Amino acid sequence: MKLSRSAQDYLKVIYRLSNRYGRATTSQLANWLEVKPATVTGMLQKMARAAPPLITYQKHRGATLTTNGEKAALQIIRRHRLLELFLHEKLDYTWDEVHEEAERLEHVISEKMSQRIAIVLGDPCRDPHGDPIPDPDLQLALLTEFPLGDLQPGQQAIIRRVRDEDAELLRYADSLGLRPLTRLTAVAHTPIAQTITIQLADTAEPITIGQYTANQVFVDLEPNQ
Amino acid sequence: MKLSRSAQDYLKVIYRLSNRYGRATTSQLANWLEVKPATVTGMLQKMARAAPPLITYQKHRGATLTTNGEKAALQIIRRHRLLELFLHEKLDYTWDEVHEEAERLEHVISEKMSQRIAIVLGDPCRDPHGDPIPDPDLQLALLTEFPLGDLQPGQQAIIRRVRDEDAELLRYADSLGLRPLTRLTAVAHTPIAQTITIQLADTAEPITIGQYTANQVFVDLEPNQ
DNA sequence: ATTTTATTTTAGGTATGCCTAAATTATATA
DNA sequence: TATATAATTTAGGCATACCTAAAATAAAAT
Ligand SMILES: [Mn+2]
Ligand SMILES: [Mn+2]
Ligand SMILES: [Mn+2]
Ligand SMILES: [Mn+2]
Repeated sequence: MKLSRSAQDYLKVIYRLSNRYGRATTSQLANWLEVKPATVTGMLQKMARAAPPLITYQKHRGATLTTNGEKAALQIIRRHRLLELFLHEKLDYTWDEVHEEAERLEHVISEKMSQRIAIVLGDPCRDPHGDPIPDPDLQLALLTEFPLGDLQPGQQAIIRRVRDEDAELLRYADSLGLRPLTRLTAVAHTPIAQTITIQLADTAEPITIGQYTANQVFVDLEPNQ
Repeated sequence: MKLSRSAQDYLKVIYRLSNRYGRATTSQLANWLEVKPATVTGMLQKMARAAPPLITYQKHRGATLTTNGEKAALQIIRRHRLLELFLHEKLDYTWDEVHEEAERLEHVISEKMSQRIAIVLGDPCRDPHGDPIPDPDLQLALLTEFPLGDLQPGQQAIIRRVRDEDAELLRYADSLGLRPLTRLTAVAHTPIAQTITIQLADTAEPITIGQYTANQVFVDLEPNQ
């Protein structure tokens, strides 16, 4: 069951889309993988016909992962996130640089290397953006965080995660101090401007951020002390 | 001038063979690359036709590198050896494990990653087997070492390099203490048995090794003190 | 100088993973 | 419900990098 680089990338995207929407459609996959829909159809057909099948696929209805496919997807996700953290911790990559490099390395490192990386990192639970790293048995911790934008004024929270899909956003968030483990208090919503004002724990002045940013940052509620 | 993984591997082998024999023949390449001669012919034709050409190739006469090809070869060699040392130093790989992993990673890491690795390793000159690492400008230090088997009884030497092509040999050499920077004195040749007896600096008893091993270990003469 | 043998090349094929253009199917709109 | 639009699939190609079998060439042996 050696999977090609392409198949591995398809699995990762199907995993994410089917978690979010129940299944992954041809055009969604084409978008995320940056290939044409016709290419996706061909690959889905092959992955569904593989032995053992990696996905269930119905014409015009999209794909979901089989148990095998999900296991393979989680293994790549584990490698990807371990690599991101490794690059950040050991090779001084910034959090907006790690994804691109990990995206290539994830298909090429051995199981041994993945284990060694986990060891030198001390069996980490989260990558540099706060995304959870599946444990060695590929179990994913349940997450409780929700978008910063849903905080009500007065609520205190701790940042757990920042969406990693947009390197520009990561640089912006970092410049504001919006990083995992940062504590903050919601100050006010301004619906007309679609902004939210927050007070970071270690910062003098409150800052105001737009809705887009607020929805890319995920927090856990902290009890008001 | 983005080179495929295969082309990169061809360049590395052509580099080595043309250094050793002046040129690389089709069947030598087929052996080292573990593909059929017909496949090599096809690839050599393509690499010679590339713009800019990576090799000069004459039917039935084999290939040599162009300046461009040599530069590309040295870049991959640098990456390979940096990776080997990195795996050894930072991820606890033994010297017989590093090659296989580096062989895949060398085609995939970015120039940035290669630079970062060089930095955390302190701009190293040799890989774990003692092979020289081309400097950032791809210059290779001139080597003075010669096979241990050529030592004359009484001569003192320091091990610089052990051939890395045979993982089994590496484990054997390591078990004997034959590693770069080990000091030793030649004790005796036994031509009938095709062996050489040597005394390692840090070891009580002299050891006797066969000719094959002695020719895989390279040393520099040390002045008798 | 032939002839035999070994090496190398050519010719024709396979698998992957991508593409475009055309055909089909599903969905939305009137 | 018919029709327009959007999504998806099929059909036919291309590039890469392999393969085998047959043909051509070079090298070695007589
Ligand atoms: Mn990522
Ligand atoms: Mn990837
Ligand atoms: Mn090596
Ligand atoms: Mn390689």
